[in-house]
Amino acid sequence: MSTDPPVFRLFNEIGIISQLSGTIMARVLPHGLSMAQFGVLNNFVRLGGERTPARLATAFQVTRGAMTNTLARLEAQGFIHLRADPDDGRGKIVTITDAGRQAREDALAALMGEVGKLEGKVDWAAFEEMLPKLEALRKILDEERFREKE
Amino acid sequence: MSTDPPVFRLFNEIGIISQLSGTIMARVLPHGLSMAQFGVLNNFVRLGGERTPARLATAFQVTRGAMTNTLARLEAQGFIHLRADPDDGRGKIVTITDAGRQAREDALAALMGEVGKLEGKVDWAAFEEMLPKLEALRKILDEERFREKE
DNA sequence: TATATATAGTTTAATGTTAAACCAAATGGA
DNA sequence: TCCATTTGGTTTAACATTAAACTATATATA
Repeated sequence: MSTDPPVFRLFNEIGIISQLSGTIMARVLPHGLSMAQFGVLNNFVRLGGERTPARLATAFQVTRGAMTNTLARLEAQGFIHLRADPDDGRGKIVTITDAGRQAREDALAALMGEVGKLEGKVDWAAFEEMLPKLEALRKILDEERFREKE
Repeated sequence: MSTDPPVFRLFNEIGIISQLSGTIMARVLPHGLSMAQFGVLNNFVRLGGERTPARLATAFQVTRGAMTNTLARLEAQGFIHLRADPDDGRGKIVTITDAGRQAREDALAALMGEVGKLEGKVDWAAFEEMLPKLEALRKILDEERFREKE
């Protein structure tokens, strides 16, 4: 790998880290939650209020189809509630349920515990410094994704 | 997102970047190649020689099942060749074909072109500096993945 | 107002991945 | 030597994701 151009190595490392962190996290999550599902619940608890599926899809930068899938699973588990938007015949409104709040709390504790195991092994401060750069890259890629279409 | 603990924000950004870069790259790859498939071909061209599926799975840090899948697709397209290992009745030996080399070359050009579009927008030098930290994190997560099992 | 365009959400097909069960062959220890 | 364990590879089921087609509703413009 080491002789690849740095750009490729960057995307390669990021891809593997994403994959590994995802499977490690998914393994400790309770209630059969996936990271995608936890993300939605967490978003509701932290920011409060109600959201449309479309807004959630934009926030998480996934397709609406993917969000339909995630929300359907969350609803089947009773963690969110979906109702028609009275002001827009096309739309729906998503709210978190009490069971959803509890599931999120349990999940957060499990994730914290898992991250705790890495304490002392990982230089988190260094990664915290990287965050702004990563956020900038993410935004550029997001624009690029749509720019491609035209 | 911004009030999440930095660790979560880090994994969140990395996950989204991985997803976005993957779909952007996949869109420009010729011959219907996926990034997983390109990775394997690229590895052969850069390092030369032969490999077993098990070694490839370890190198890319995916399960053997995932590698079986990737190799089956590459073989169906004629980009690699699989034969039995004469020294190990369980094993197989993978080699790249001329068509595979050509596909890798075309793919590399396409990827370079795509990356070129980001030139001036992304501070690649900053990311190059991050590489060692990301590699270290990846290694720790990889160990963690197996440590969990016991 | 009527029509064209944009948006919300769902569905389907395809891909890549994990986990786990499985078979076959190699290895190591009693 | 024999048996238990490990390893290589495949298969299956489950999941998350994209792209694209589709329905229904909203919005904008001529």
